[in-house]
Amino acid sequence: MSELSSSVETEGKSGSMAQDDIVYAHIFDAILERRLPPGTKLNEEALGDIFGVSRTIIRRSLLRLSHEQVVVIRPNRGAIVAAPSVEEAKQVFIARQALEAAITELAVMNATAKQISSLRKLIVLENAATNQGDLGKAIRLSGEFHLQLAEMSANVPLLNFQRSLVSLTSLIIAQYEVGNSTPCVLDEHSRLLDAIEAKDVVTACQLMQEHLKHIESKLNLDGETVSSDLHVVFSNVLKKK
Amino acid sequence: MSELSSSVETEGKSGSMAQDDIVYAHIFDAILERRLPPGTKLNEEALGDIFGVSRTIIRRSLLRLSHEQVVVIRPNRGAIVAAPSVEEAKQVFIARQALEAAITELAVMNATAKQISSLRKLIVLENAATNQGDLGKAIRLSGEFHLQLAEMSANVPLLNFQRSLVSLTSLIIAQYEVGNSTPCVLDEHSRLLDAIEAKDVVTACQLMQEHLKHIESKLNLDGETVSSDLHVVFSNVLKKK
DNA sequence: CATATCATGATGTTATACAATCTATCAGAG
DNA sequence: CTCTGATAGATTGTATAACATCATGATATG
Repeated sequence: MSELSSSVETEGKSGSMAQDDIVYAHIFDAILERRLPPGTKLNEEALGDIFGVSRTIIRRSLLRLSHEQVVVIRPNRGAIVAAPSVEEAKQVFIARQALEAAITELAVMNATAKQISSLRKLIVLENAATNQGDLGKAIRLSGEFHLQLAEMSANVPLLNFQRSLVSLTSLIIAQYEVGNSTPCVLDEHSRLLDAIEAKDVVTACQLMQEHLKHIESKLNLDGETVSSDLHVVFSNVLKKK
Repeated sequence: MSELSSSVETEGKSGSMAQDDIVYAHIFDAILERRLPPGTKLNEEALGDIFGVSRTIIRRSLLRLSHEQVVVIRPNRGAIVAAPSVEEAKQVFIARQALEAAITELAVMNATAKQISSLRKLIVLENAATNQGDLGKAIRLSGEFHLQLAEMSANVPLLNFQRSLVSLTSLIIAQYEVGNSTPCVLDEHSRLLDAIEAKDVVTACQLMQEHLKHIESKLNLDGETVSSDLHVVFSNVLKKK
């Protein structure tokens, strides 16, 4: 439970993580790995007990998560894990297309050898997770790839936005993935990185665009635009009856 | 003090603004209109007294502002109004170029007559503020223009990012504007809106790009890239000696 | 004059309390 | 038996007090 949900401890730079950030990271990871599925109620007191902190800290973490749209806070009714609607999902992909294009371009210009090597290692981990059938971990690592790409852009605002969009994408994939999603994504990341290393902007941007389109196409975002969120959110809970 | 800093009350939709949001909006407006210049310390207890709320609320508002990068919270040292460095300023403009391009494209596709008419009125207000020499108000209204443009894009994530970037841009202008900034921006907004109304994507995107370049060119972002943040922050205070 | 020490003030966090609101249970009406 | 409404319990929103921690500025010391 500790080495697997690694992004919590792999926060890098010294041990300067306040308990604040620790709680945030744990909840965040749990959401991205779908241990907390979309729609899950996040009780403040319960979380406080679990992490051994007061409601104050929990509340701050939830607020931060809600700023990133990963959690939705409903006045007087508490926080739940976000459950993006089909419409919202489409908007996220549109936003990502725009953002990733800019990021890719900047990454080609600014990428260092060290960063590229780090990304190659990440791809290996990602493939391993996929082959082991740990889809939750695979999704998170895939997101990590796009985040590190954003870091290469050397642009703080873009990195922040990317963080939010990547999180949302993970949630969306969790909700709308169709059955046996074979992540053919594998060598797409690899080829993209090749183009970036070769400083081939045009190819890189094109690969990124196709990559995103590919991810979106594997989802079921066309069907029941009619059904409200509830049906999607609780489809996994109401299988009985 | 009440009708001028209008965005606080002009929050639209019913009176569902918690005191939480009220405090947030007041601080936000004060920052964007430069009544709280970059670098200003934001004392929690003092703010609590001013707004008649507890530290709890103030803290939440500051946290939210810090998520939008408008305020910087330094651990154990409190919150200050953000004072973007030259490097950060450049990154903001790069991010805006990317984001506004996407927004403009979407706006051309989705703009309604009502929205365009609303924007025209906004331009009138903006010009009025400029002619009256109320630069703070002019900056805020100009930001409002770009925000409503983002609303026309009908894309929630992009709108959120835009909100953060517009705020930061206002701060940057406040910090780095050179002397007598004649906002030649005036008819640029107008012409941009014309292109959007005419559904001329190419022209609209081009105008937007030039517009942003124009704004950036009016700032002093070339000089002392060497100097740390402090020199920039207090350049207006230390003119003597 | 420089450095070390200490007092003051501000922040970070917890705990507690209570009003407002939501949720769920249950009884009674139809 | 189902639906409706009332009531009790749980949860959230806010305030307040308390305290540990850290930062800053003043004072004292070498």
